[in-house]
Amino acid sequence: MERDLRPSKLTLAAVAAEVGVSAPTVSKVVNGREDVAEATRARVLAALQRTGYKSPLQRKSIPEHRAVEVVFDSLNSAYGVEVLNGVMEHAAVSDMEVILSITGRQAGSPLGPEERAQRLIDEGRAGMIVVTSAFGAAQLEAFKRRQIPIVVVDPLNPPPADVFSVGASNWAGGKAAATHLLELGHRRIAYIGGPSTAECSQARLHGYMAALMAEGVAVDHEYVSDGPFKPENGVRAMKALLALDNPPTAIFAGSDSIALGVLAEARRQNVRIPEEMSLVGFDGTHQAEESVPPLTSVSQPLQEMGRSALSFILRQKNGEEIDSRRVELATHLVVRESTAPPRASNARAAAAVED
Amino acid sequence: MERDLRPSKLTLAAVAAEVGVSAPTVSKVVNGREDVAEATRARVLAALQRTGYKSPLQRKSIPEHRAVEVVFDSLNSAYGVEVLNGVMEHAAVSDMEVILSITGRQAGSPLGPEERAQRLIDEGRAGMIVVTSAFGAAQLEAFKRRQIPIVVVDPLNPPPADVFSVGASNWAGGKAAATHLLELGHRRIAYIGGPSTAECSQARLHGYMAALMAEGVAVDHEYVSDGPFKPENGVRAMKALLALDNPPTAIFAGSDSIALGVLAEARRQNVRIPEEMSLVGFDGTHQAEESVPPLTSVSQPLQEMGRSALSFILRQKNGEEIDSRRVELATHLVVRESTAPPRASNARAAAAVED
DNA sequence: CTGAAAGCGCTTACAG
DNA sequence: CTGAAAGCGCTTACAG
Repeated sequence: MERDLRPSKLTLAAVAAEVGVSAPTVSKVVNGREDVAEATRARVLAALQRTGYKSPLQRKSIPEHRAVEVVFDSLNSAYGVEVLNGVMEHAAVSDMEVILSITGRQAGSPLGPEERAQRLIDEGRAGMIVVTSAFGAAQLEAFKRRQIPIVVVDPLNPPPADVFSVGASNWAGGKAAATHLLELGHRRIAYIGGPSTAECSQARLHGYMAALMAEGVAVDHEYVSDGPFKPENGVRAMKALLALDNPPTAIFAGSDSIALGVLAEARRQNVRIPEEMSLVGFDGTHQAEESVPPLTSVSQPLQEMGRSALSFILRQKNGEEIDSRRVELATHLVVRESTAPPRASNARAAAAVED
Repeated sequence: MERDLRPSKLTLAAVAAEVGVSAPTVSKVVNGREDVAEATRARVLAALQRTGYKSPLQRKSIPEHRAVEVVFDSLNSAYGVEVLNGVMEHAAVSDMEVILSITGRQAGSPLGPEERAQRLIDEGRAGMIVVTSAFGAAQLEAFKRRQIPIVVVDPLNPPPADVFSVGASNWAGGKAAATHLLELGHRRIAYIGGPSTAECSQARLHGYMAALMAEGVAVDHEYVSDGPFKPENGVRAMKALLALDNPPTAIFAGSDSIALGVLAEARRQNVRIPEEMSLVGFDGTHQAEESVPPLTSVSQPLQEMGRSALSFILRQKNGEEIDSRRVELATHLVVRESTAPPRASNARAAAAVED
């Protein structure tokens, strides 16, 4: 009796035969087990993809990848809400549902990487958008092994090279902010950064430094500090800057919420903005627009970043060839009312320029 | 060898043993085959029910009713984000998932009431939390007919009597705000309300009026206006109030975002807050805390409202007897830096009068 | 209508 | 890291 070489039934064993491995090996790959050589895993994954094999569960399960999960550290930052808005907008267009998840808020037993990844599969998610630094390499690895499309938005720590990510041109933004202040005539410009370990904060700092250096302005280390992306950090840094013998005439804050802290401390010390101190923020959230005075800020296309993240997921899911694993969207400076030329009569500023 | 009568693994075979039939017979019942005697089927069904047997597929597929849908008009208000935070918190505790939905953003064909309700059932949602006024009686009716638990949060329009709702003590909050201003010595107190049709805004207005009347202060109609819960409304009203022959010395704004508009216009016209004008907001969002100056505001327990809404859903789902269809949580006044006694010689008001 | 027997497809445990 | 063998839980085919 002739053996049918192209099995009509697409079983796990059939895939195994096709690849030339045993059924258990394919089973391991399908279930994301770790004890499979990378080369073997790759060949099996290719065959699974090519044949379109679905486990009995996948064949029967109802939810057909119509939902993405979005994970945030918290929803207390305007930043996160804007990104979420972008995701929601694209979800509406592409008829997807959005499941919201906040890290550190899991019930009783916090899920480990493997469980979390497995749950995502079991519940038929199309993928996951990560807007948190709480996901380490182990977590990302578990997703990758199970072929769950995943996109990291503006990662605080650089993600593994093969993980998709969406960000903004932080370096160019930092440069634009400092250039704006230089063009207004400022020379003593401080930078209040976010966490020194955060890629985005580093890039902003270096953009700022590049602008100063291009103008031949030395970077004064007393003018540069870092800390969390929070108002308290702005308050702290502003206090320190105002206590200097030769305080700056302008401040570039690494985020709008840091800038808000600067604003509050300026008011407490009766330093008028922009008359006595210019201030530029970063992010371009609504907060910047609505503050008093409205904040000049480097706007990140946060909604666009959210949209791109979901679009990335959808393209991965559809098996599209994706040339670049990183999308970097443009930032642009929005000039509002918190920046002005340094006062001519600002004796200390004048002295500094004349040096 | 003794047979274990209480099998540790709840397999189909175990159920078969319990009933005293073979595994194939139970299999047939589970799969709805016809070739089973009615009496046998009944006994098997009873055992399935009693033991709670689930097929491997059922065990793995999405646990039914593990997700609630939350619907917002938009995510652009701090108000909505706070409520969402509360929902998320309770969801984590009760191991539910949250599906986020923004009205007016549905794909191509906007769903009608019936389709929307049916879809919710088809996708196995536990219920829906509505934080939008976009759901009319028809929509609520469609949900009710299908017995989908639904809760309306702080409805702008009073919902049908039999719909569950969660709100805050708006009247008491309005009274507290006005009383605070009266106690500081103000007598000319304006109210800038939200939409006149909104229940919550009306309640705040009447609380304000009650406080004034209790002190024997007449309500000046020139001092009362309404509009949307947006900064623009605050700007508009503030302009009008400052143009009066006898402007107020204090303003009670119907929401923090209205108050933010007042603040911006005050700054533009060089009216210092609180020195020349006291200002009280409503909502107690982060915006109020972070504004310059920090805003005295009537705080609503927005997170608590979110938590309560989900709790309501869960109780309905569990078939609990619920005595009250309305939960009203307490508001409380948080005094910050935007209120102060009126100046003994209110120079500016005097000047305005003298013009 | 019932169930012993065979079978199916996947997974597990473990020897190499 | 791999896969032969055993096992698991369910289903199918069919004799009675």
